[in-house]
Amino acid sequence: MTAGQGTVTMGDVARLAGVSKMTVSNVINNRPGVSEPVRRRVLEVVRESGYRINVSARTLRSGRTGVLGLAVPHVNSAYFGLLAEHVIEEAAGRGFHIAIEQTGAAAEGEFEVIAQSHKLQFDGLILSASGLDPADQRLVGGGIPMVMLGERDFAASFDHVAMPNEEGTKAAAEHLADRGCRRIAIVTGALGDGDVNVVTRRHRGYLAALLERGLAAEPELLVALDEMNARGGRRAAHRMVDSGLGFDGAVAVTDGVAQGLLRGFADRGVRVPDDVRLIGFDDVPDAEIMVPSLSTVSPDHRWMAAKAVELVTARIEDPERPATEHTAPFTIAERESTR
Amino acid sequence: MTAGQGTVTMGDVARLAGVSKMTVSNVINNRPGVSEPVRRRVLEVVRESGYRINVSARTLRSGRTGVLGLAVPHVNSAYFGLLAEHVIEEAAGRGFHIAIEQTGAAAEGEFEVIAQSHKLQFDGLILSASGLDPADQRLVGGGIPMVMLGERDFAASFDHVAMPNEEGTKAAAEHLADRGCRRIAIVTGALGDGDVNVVTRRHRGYLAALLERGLAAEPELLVALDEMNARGGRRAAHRMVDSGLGFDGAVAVTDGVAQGLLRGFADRGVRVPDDVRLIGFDDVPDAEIMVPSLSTVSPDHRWMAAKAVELVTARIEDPERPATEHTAPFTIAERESTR
DNA sequence: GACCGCAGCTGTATCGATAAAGAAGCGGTG
DNA sequence: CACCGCTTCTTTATCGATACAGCTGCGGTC
Repeated sequence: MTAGQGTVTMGDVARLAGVSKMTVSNVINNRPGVSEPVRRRVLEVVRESGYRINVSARTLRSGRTGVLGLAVPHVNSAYFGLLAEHVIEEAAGRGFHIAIEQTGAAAEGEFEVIAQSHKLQFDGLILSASGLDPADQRLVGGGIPMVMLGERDFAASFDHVAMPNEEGTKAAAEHLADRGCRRIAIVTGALGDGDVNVVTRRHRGYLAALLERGLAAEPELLVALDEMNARGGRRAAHRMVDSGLGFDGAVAVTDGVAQGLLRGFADRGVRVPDDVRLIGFDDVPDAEIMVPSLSTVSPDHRWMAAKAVELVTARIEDPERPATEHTAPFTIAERESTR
Repeated sequence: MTAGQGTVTMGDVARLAGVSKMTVSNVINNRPGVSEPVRRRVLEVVRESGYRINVSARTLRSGRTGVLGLAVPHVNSAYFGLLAEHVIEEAAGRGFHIAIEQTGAAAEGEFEVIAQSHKLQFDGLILSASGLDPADQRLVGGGIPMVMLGERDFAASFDHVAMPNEEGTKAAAEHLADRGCRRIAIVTGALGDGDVNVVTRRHRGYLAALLERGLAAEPELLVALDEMNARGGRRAAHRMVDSGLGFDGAVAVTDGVAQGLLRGFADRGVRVPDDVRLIGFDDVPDAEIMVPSLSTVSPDHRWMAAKAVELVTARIEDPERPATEHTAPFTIAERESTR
């Protein structure tokens, strides 16, 4: 059978098996009230005829698709690739399919996905928000079960799985201090960036660590990125070295940025960890492979994925349940860059 | 309006606007034959009522969803992330949405996606196949417009956008020879791997280059990976050094493997490019950022994405058109690892 | 023997949109 | 004035599956 015409419908199966459509439906969906001989006969015909259920029709009637949307800033990013892989697995365990969408890390893109998620027939949406303003009215209009992933400050209105932004960065900076660093820089997005929440939270954790270790938080040690990725990190490293900024440790806001810093330091002959110790955030798979391998804050990605999927499915079941917030556990992965 | 009950249908809009459903449908779909005042009135009501079209109903009637599936081995992979980003853009330009699926780089996963693509309502499928046997009968049953991406040997039966596997690797090996390398290793998957076609094709290109440059193809210079990724590459590098294999250049089957080799050489104190020159294949974004930056075969990813999308859409329009095959253009990106 | 309960199956309306054919209004024409 | 062609809008019949009420046959009960 080729494509096109030859679509076998449930009615055809019913006719061929000598039963009603409803009986076929009951067999297909494993519902009780069908005798064994009839069930067998129907399944036989289904196989022979090559019948495949029409999902549009089913969805039109039942209202469920079994597809969850996962909206990430960029599919082309180690961190989100990793996350996606875990979410796909977790969702499969609960009988859901994941469709990945890209928002472009902009509030506009995120609203677009929310608005389109009904068009794409999602039963629920896991949104790895970055540009979103939690107060934006457009968030309310969605009317689709939704979980925020990796951001904070949505607690009141949405289910939310947060990264340990503050705690993680605090531990990272303390880790550097424990290795003997005294002038620790933080390389992060500028405020007003798309990733305001992540940026400010992580900065706050850094400050808390300095305070606790009795180190001064000098303003020039806050290095602002022009672009929050490896390219931006590389340029930042050049500026840090060229401007004569004295520092013996650096906390990077993400592993991607840290990778850029490594590259930028290499460009200028600054050795890691001999001259400068460096720590990142995320623990992407590459961190282990980089030269030198990258110490980093390692949130439990699987835990986050599992929690997110658990929360959406729970909300699909009961749209009225109160929103909850959860922060992922983390460890510090110590590697060559801080040894 | 919250979730749940308050679903506004096209009929409601029609009633509120004092026109028929069909007129609303015509307005929604920008079809001609609606006067300006009526059009405005309908759009007004659509806005006020918060009406959103029910895609299942539309799909049930029209048979089109506007969604293309993109099936890749792993979403958690720099190369496929990059590819996906381009495909998403190209598809958007033609009014299609992309849903990304993961096959797990196994033939089973790939069939699963093909089989499920009707369930997920894809109008067409772009399949980045790796484990698939082109002769497998199950391929025929799909009945969905499909394009193979990155593999070869499907010419007869499917539209196909190929990587310049043979040509690219040949150029890569020649590039090393031109830089003075005399004992060039190739690090690649074992035959019988999931990626047989890629592996054999790239190996063939390597052999052709050696032949052309009058270099001997010694068997021990073929290094087989136990895993075709960075981890496997790292282990391979260790073996290459520890076993006393003499070599002054290496062609890696992918950039991911090359990254692992870089790491593995660093572990053993082998310097790139001073002691060994290294070249990869794919030109993932990381290649520029690695330390040292990685020379690599750079296929035109945008071109591939554009071609793939063009081919599926063409096949959706005309399922009977003959299958065609296209090979992506490429350049050699020269960076530090071969300088 | 009339009646009940129940498992197993059927008939029909319905989900929300769209395609195709048909009606209504209107200026122009012989 | 009957008729035409055109635009604008309406009507009716689906698309394929599912929910629900209803029908049937049959063993059991008083």
